[in-house]
Amino acid sequence: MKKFKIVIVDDHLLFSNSLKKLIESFGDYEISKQLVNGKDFIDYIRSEEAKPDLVLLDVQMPVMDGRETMAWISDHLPDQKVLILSMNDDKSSIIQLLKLGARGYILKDINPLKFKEAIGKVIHSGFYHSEWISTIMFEEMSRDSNSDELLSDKKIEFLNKVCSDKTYKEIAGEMFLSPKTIDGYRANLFKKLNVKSRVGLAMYAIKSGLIKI
Amino acid sequence: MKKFKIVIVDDHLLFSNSLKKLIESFGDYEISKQLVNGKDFIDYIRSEEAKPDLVLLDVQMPVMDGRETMAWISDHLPDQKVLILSMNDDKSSIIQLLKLGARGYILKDINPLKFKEAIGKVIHSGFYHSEWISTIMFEEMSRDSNSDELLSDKKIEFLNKVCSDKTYKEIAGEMFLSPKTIDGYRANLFKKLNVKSRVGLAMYAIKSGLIKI
DNA sequence: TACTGAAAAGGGTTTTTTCCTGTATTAAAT
DNA sequence: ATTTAATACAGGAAAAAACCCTTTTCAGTA
Repeated sequence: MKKFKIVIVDDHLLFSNSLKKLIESFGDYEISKQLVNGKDFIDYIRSEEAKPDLVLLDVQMPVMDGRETMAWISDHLPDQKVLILSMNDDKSSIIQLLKLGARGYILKDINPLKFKEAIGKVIHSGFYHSEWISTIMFEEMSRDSNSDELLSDKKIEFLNKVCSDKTYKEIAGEMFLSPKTIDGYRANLFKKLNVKSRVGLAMYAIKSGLIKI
Repeated sequence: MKKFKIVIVDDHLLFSNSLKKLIESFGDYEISKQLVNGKDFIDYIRSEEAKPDLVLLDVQMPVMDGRETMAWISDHLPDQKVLILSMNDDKSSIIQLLKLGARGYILKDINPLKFKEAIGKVIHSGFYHSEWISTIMFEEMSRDSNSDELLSDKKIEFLNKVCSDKTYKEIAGEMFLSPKTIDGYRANLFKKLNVKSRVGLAMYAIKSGLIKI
């Protein structure tokens, strides 16, 4: 019987290789390739005619992270099944990736049995949603769908600079904008992300994985 | 031939279980127990007469993290061999744990062969220091040993509160100290950690693993 | 005992952040 | 064609953060 092909994209080699052992011990699957970031994954997938049955995608990675990679997959391989492997359970990050077409989102502290179930579900039924993911999706749906627009590139750039020693005036200079415009970004994000200070903003940016440190 | 006993302390069950498979594939070792935080580890080790040959200890964990756990081990089981498994390569975090008696410090993006070598070295030679760790230790030694005092509990508590929406006045209230004292902590830490703003402080605290988010 | 160093606190000032309320421009939606 | 929405920007003011420099207290120790 032919085994299902799985590709792992994760920069933590120890985790990636360990996970390979675990998955192989399940019996039905084989790890056809391991990559350390989205860039390598794209290079690999372009050079292969046989697509994997499942991609296990880490969120936090250097060079090209899970979100960017998922966006590329969504554009170029919309039918590719992808299961997100993440360390944090931040809502907006989850929503973002699911909107980009990820078939499931699991935390790294999941137990191996559940994990095996998740892989099977995605490969055979097309998706896997744990109870808490369903809850989060439901909450998201039943909200007054305003906060679901993702942040613009400029705001992401701003958020990155917020997480530093720079003053707003310096940030404005670097972004070729008026300090008053920057103040507008700030106020806008405070409201949208429900925080009351620059530190709160920085914490949100990090927790949500919107910016990498 | 009797196998060496290894205990894994890591809250990411998927990683922990995968790692178990990897280590068992090496042949010489067996995983005698897996725990998800320092608290559970202590409970376990107290109930066992046979100590493990090696403890693989994660740094970032809920309830009781790697630093706290290492401190306990240092007090109660000074001869216990511990290999730190971390995600970040922050200097002060490394120095801290090595001072507490950890026998090695490896990053989770290590490749499995190196990892196998590290385990072997710690069990048979008592320690494992990769080249870059040695470099860091050397730099640390050759510094004008002033900044090596670890931060006090009060300062750690303060750092935790810095990473929030709270104002310094509110922080002072929560810590039953005068805002002026808090201002002193702030100035002190700015100098010691070489930052110029509260955000910089928060970023440092997170990067170094001093506080968990 | 007198000295030293760290923690806690206060007075006062400057800079930065935060919060208002507005306006002009442009692009998209109705 | 007109409303709506997002972006870029301003003036002004209050709050918070950051930076001075000084004092008290207290524990360890030379």
